[in-house]
Amino acid sequence: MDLVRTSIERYVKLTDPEWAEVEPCWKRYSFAKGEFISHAGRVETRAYIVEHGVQRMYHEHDGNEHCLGFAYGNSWSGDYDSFVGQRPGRFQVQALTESSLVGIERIDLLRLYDRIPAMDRWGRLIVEELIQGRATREIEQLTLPAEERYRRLLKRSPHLMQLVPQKDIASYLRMTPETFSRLRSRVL
Amino acid sequence: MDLVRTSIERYVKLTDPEWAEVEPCWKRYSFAKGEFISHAGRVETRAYIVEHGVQRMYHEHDGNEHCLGFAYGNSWSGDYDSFVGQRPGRFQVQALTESSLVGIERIDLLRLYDRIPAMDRWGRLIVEELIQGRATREIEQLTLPAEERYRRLLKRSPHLMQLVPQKDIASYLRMTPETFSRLRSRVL
DNA sequence: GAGGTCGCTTGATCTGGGTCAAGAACGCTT
DNA sequence: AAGCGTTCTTGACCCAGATCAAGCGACCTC
Repeated sequence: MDLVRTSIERYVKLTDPEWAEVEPCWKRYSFAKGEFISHAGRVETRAYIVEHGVQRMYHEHDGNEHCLGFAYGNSWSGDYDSFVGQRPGRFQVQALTESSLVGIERIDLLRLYDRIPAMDRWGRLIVEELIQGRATREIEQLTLPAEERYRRLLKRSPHLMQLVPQKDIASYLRMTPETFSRLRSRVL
Repeated sequence: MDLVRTSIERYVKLTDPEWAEVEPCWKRYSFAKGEFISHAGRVETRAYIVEHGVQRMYHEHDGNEHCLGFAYGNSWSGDYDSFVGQRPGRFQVQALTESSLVGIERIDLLRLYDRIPAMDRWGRLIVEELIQGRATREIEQLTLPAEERYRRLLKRSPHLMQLVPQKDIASYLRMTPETFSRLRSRVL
C-alpha cells in the first residue's frame, strides 16, 4: 500500500497515526482483460488508483462507444463522476489489459474526510487537478486538427499505441477507425 | 453579502464566528457590458459568484472564438481553471451585460481553507459539482445532434436566447452562426 | 440623422470526414 | 495448427456542416 501513501502525500502530508487510519481502508482488486470495473447504470461505490494495467472509460449510446480516456500509471480509475455524485453511472470502465487496482469504498472515504481534515483537502486537490486536465483536453478538441491531436497523444503517451486497440484511440481522438487508419498511414 | 453566505451554506454550514471571518474576504466588483473579467495569459487571482448579469467564457485560437459556457444566476464566474492551477489563463471571461460579481482573492481563500475545515470541504464540493457538469456537457456533445443540443439548451435556459448574441450560442453549441441561423428557422 | 460597424439571414458551393463494403492480418480458443 | 472472430486497411461514395459571398437591419457614435 506504499503506492497509496505516496499518491496521497504528493498532495498532503499525513502523520503516522493518520496513515494508520487511512491505510486499512484500501484494498487490492484484480481484473482480467476485458472485465468491467464500473458499469453504466450502477452507482459507483469505489474510487481506484491504478497499480498496473490499462483501462478505458467510455460512454455508450445507440451502440456507439465514445472513449473518454484511459487510466494507467498511478492515475485514477473508475467512474469518478458517478462516485462523487452517487448517481447511476453514465460511463463504463473496462480493463484493456489484466489490471490491479487499489480501491476505497465511498463510505470509508467520507469517514476519512470527516476525521482527517488533510484528507478533505486531498479530495479537493485531486478534483482540482482533474478539472484542469479536462480543460486541457477540451481546448485540444476545439482547436487542434485531428492529425495534431494524434501527434500530441503520441508524444504524451507513446506506449499507449502498443497497449490499447487503435479503434479506442480513434474514438478517444473523435474519429472513426477508418479515418484514423488513413491518418496513420499518411503521418507515420 | 447574504448571497455569499447562502451560496456557501448550500454545501456546508458555518457558525456565526466562522462567517464573521469569511464575510470580509468578499468584495463586490462591477463590470460594464463588454468588459473583461478574466484575460487569457494572466493568472486569475479571484473567484467570483454572479450577483447579476451574464458572462461568457471562451477560448481564442487563430482568431476563432470558442465559447465554453455562460455564467449567470448565482453560479461561478471567472477563469476557475487558471484560478485553481495558478497558471496563465487559457480563457477569456467577458461581461455580456452590465454585471455585478462578488469575488474573493485566492490568498484569502487559501487562508480560509487553512483556518476553517468546512471551507476546505466547500471547495471540494464545488469542484466536484463542476466536474459533474462538465461530464454532462461532454456526453451531450458526443451523443446529441446539433438540433437536439439546441432544444435542450432552450429548455434548460430559455432566457439565455434573449440575453446573449446568437453567435455565442452557436459557438457554445459547436457550429457556425450560419448553421445555427438555418437550424433556428427550420426548428422554430 | 448620416455613416459605420456588427449581427443575422439566405443562397451557392465545397470538402473533411463518415458510411458502406470487402479483403487481409492478427490473435484467441480449442 | 486449424478455425473463427475481431481489428485494421483500403476503396468508392455520400453528406452535414463549413466556407464564401451578398444583402439587410439594428444599434451606436459623431
